[in-house]
Amino acid sequence: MLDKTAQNSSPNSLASSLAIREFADHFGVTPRTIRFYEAKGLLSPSREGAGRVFGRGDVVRFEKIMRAKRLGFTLDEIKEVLEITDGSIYDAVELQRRKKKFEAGMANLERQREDIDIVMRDMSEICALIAEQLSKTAQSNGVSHLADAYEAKFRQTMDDDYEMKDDYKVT
Amino acid sequence: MLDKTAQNSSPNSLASSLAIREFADHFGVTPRTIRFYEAKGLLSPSREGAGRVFGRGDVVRFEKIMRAKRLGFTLDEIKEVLEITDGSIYDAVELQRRKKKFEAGMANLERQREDIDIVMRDMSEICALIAEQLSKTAQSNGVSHLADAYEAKFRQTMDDDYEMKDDYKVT
DNA sequence: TTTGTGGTTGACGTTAACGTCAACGTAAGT
DNA sequence: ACTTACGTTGACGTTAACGTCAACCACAAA
Repeated sequence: MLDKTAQNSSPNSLASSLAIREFADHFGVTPRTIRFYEAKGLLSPSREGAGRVFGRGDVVRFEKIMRAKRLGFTLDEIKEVLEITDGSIYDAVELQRRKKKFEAGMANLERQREDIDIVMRDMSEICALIAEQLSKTAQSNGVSHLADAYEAKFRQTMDDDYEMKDDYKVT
Repeated sequence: MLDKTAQNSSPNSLASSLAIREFADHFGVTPRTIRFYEAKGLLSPSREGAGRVFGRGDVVRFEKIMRAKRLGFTLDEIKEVLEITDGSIYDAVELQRRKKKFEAGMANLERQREDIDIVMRDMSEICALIAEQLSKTAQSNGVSHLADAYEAKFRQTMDDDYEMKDDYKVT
């Protein structure tokens, strides 16, 4: 509805401003989600009468928001970050507080990366076992207990993981 | 309560079996959470009368569960995985279905890793800016708008990111 | 015997992040 | 003038993952 007939100045067929539906579709969410985020103070698109109009800045902003959300940050946490880069925080004490949270958050991301490595390995191994099982089943129709295969293959690994936890005290 | 006085066979002071409180504390969760997970079918500790008794297997299992949870998997998703390695799935069609989900999940983890890289960069940069701002404020008490600094430093980067999205179509 | 201490099972409350629905406005096409 | 498409603001419903609370049992120390 916005800039539909008008030629867009941008070389790529990218509208300079988007209606809520286009904006939402672009990110694979619903308009409801967008309104919700605005109500929360995470977005503040300009208005054209009652309607919302989303520009480049909103797109960039929402990309960051989605990225953080995929990593498990809550909307409130994301808001705290945005408030900083928006420059709405002037209190030094509050800035310190948020910096602490930043550092904690980054430490979490580091751990998360390790978690990903571990889970990826696990999953691909399990995936291989499934494939193996599937081919067997297809050939012989014999149910050769997948759990047993898993056990046999990973019992040692599991024990190793387990023993690495130094004496039950480490979280 | 379990094995409190008895000498443990394990060389490290690790109890071979744990009561629910010890088990929960070890993972930094509440007993309620543990019971909830059992009700969901994710854990099945042995019983001693009415009381739950958690062994090594339960610890290993719950470690995996927590790891997956930290990465954003839902309990139902985790359960689907555990059911496979438990060998409770015999249907080939169902196995195929779950293998698909596995592959999708792994692709997600890959993207998540990229997200982490990006967010980590963003956060450490913002963190540096906060530090800078804090030192300024401490010295001059002059409020030199953090948002401006952020804008100046990253406007170009943001635009680059934005243009990389090939023609608004890529999710 | 009372008083903890630590466990049990319901049952209901809570929070985040939306979904869904109703009632309404508005601008465009026929 | 009517319909269709798209937008708006409430208001209430929903789901996951627990928290909280009540009422109970079992065992050990004082």
